[in-house]
Amino acid sequence: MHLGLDPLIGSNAAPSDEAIRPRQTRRSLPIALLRARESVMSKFRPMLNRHDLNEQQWRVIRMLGEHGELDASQLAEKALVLAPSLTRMLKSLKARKLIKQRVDKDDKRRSLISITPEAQRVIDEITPESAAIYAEIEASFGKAEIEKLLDLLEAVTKL
Amino acid sequence: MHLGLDPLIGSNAAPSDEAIRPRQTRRSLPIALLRARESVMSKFRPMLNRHDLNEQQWRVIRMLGEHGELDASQLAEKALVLAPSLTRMLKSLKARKLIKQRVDKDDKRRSLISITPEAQRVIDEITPESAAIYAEIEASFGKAEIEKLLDLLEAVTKL
DNA sequence: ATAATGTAATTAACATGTTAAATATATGCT
DNA sequence: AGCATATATTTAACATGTTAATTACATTAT
Repeated sequence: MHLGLDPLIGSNAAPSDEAIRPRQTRRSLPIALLRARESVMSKFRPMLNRHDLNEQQWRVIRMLGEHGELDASQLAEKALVLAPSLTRMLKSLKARKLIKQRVDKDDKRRSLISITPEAQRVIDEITPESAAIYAEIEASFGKAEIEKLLDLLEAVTKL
Repeated sequence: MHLGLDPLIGSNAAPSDEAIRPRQTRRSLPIALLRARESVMSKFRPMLNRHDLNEQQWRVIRMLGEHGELDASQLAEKALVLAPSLTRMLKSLKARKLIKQRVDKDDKRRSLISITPEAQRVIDEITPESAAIYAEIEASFGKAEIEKLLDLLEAVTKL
């Protein structure tokens, strides 16, 4: 890679004028985060797909398993899904009998969502498979390195 | 956070049975990557939107600016966009006269894509604004920390 | 009490993400 | 040459991402 075949960056910029050039992609934080995420998720996606779940559906179900009944806003925030996406997803998850939805008695605007026993069974199936994949990653990357990375990611998130 | 109000994880799991529980989301690498990315991008998105570009369009234009003319496969890989998405995006970017597309003379299956002078002007406008945002992030997070993070992300990507 | 304002969820419209299938062109084999 | 196979791109179908508007319910102020 970078065998000297790259054209000059921008056909008009002077070679020494570094300030006006975009950061080289290799060291761009947003792109590095995207690449890393794609790389990691490619190890989990096939397993989730075998259970007929996409990433987003797994996040939603998992958060409900972890936190119990949540209203739509809390769930969207925790599962990192936007509210309009969640609305659509809940419709299909409900049709598959993986979640239940009821109106909050004390505030009828709120929709309270929880998982069904079927979804809990799916969680119980996926959890050890997921843990195995995670263990492989830890084994090849190093547990300490992953901890460092998680700490840095958490810090960046709080920026 | 975590004020002890969380329900037990899974209504059926024994409290001491750690192995069968999903990794707590806070320390899940895929989710941490997603959160971090969302946090970082929220600082860039409004600026890009002011230039009538979404993230993906900016990645495509930027890669073409950085590497010069590319065929669709190379561009998709570098911009982290799937081929079918790229096809659609190119149609609209072409309509906006931000890119040009021609057939490779030596392999008529290949589509060669490059930016127009207009797109180069957009790049030249965005670049300093992007650099300013990046500088703010570096200032508050620490340049050395970002370098460490980039190194770890690069390593995870190669797993 | 009622009108104004605020909030939670949904709907709408268009964009990209994802997988599978179709199309067009190249390449390899006999 | 002609056929089988491989590759690059596009199309199709359905999912989620994104922003703005809408709907229904709550809260506040008068």
